[in-house]
Amino acid sequence: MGITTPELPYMTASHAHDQPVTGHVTDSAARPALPPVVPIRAEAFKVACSNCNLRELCLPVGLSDPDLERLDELVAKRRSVTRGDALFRAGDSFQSLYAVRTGFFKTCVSSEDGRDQVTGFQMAGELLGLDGISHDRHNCDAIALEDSQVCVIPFGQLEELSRDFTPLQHQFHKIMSREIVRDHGMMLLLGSMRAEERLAAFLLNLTQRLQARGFSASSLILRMTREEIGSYLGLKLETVSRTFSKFQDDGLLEVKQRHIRILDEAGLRQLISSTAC
Amino acid sequence: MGITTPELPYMTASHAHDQPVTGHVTDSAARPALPPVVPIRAEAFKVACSNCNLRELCLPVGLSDPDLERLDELVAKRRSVTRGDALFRAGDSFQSLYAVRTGFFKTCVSSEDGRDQVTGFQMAGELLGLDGISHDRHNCDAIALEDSQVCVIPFGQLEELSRDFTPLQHQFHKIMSREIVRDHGMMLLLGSMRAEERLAAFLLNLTQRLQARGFSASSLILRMTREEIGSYLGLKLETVSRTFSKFQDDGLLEVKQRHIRILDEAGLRQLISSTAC
DNA sequence: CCGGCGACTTGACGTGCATCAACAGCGCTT
DNA sequence: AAGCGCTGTTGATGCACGTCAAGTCGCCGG
Repeated sequence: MGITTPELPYMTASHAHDQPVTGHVTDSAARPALPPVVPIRAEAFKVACSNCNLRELCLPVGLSDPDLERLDELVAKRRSVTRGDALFRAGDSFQSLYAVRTGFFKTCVSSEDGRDQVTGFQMAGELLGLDGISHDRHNCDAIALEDSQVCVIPFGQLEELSRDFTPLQHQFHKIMSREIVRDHGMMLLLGSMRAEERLAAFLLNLTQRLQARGFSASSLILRMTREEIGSYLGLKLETVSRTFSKFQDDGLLEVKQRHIRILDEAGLRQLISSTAC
Repeated sequence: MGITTPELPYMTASHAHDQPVTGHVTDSAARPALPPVVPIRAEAFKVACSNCNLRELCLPVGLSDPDLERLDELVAKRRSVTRGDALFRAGDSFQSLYAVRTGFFKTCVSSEDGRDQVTGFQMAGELLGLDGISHDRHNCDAIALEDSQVCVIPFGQLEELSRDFTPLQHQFHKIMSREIVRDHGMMLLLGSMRAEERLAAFLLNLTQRLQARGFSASSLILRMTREEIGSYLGLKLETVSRTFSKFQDDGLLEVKQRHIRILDEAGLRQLISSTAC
């Protein structure tokens, strides 16, 4: 049993490779009070992992300060993506991984017959593009849900650097593995949970990741529509909406459009573990 | 669009890293006629990738013959697992990856509240244990569904060797990425397909992998129970059973317990792509 | 050969979620 | 400020799949 964490695999998986939703133009009013990530003026700093305030959450996790400087040669470029635009699309040639610096993304795969599925939401510090390695082409779309900025990590160079830089190599392998673990958690969720359980797990996962970035654990702003949440959770948007309403009626949440306040976290957690039936 | 293959991501994902179900003791009668993997007497050969007949499907994919010999130093041990036993369990300390040599496995994750979910079925040539890298502990159970044999790949040594052996490094990254792509395909399946579509996709995926190992494309023996299929596909065993019966009534399959013959592959394929509604 | 057990099948019934549809709220544009 | 479109809410209805239950088949051990 050892490692099995006290949470669902689904939640366990993500707490380490996630990042903050930046307070952004669209609704900066609701920014939480905690003093986490200091707001960064766009190009104020040199592009460098060694002085990035996301280094505890991103690729550099676990690297010592001197080691860190070796990473700086790798991450030479940033790229801005405006809300609604794609960072990459399925079929694009794969050259680089991307680390979210600010903003928020969704990734989605689609089948030829037009079905599509949101496979994840990424916030600051999280890596995008891992699925592209397998066939040298991206396999999903990465769409910015708010104006965002990413660090460009040329994959060839990452492989090269990680060849003579063991801690980086190991860290990178862990990140890929973590994504696999996360995906298995999602399969568990999609394969065996009911709507309420799915939404509860989703919310707890989100707040946990936000909290790791210094935001409030109880109040958040959803960056995505009900439909995107539904796609992610294998539900229809009406069901997502109804379930939000039910949670509100039950006193678990306060829901005002995309503003969510968690009133009873323990209640949500209980919803997941006690299969109720 | 470029890369999007003509198949569902779900199926696309797996055709490259899969391997043959060995004709094994339990029901050797039904072994297909094609001359694929020559039956290997257990310890007849030196343990070595360079003369392994799975090298086209396993870790060594794409390595040249001389390169291959470098792998031999890595894979020093084999391990046998009898049907029903675990190769590893969630919580076990993670030391090695395993490549299936003969036999058939399932992997399953479980949550504290007792739910569990089959996350994959692995046949010869496929790697087990990738999820263990993230936390130095295995995150799922790997159970042999028939008497099996695996090659033990000490992970520390794999990382070491891949440091000064670029093609291996790259190949390993591709394998991990492929697993991620496969998982995203499963999320699509679990999130948006109906029972018939799920089962059709499952069968097509299985036969494709078997075919890559030299087995018949139209006739197969299931190594797992209806319940395990159901868990994998997010369905109850009764639904799996009913759907098999329906496919038989519709002339798509011939089903005799675990013996399946595919009568109309195109029909199955069509079932998946034409959302019917 | 018989009894027992696990895997599978099939039917009857219930329900969780999808579907269809109407409408309200908010933000954008003009 | 008016008008439009997108997002979200809520109700009525239907269906796919789950649940419960009975029964069959094949396998194993005695």
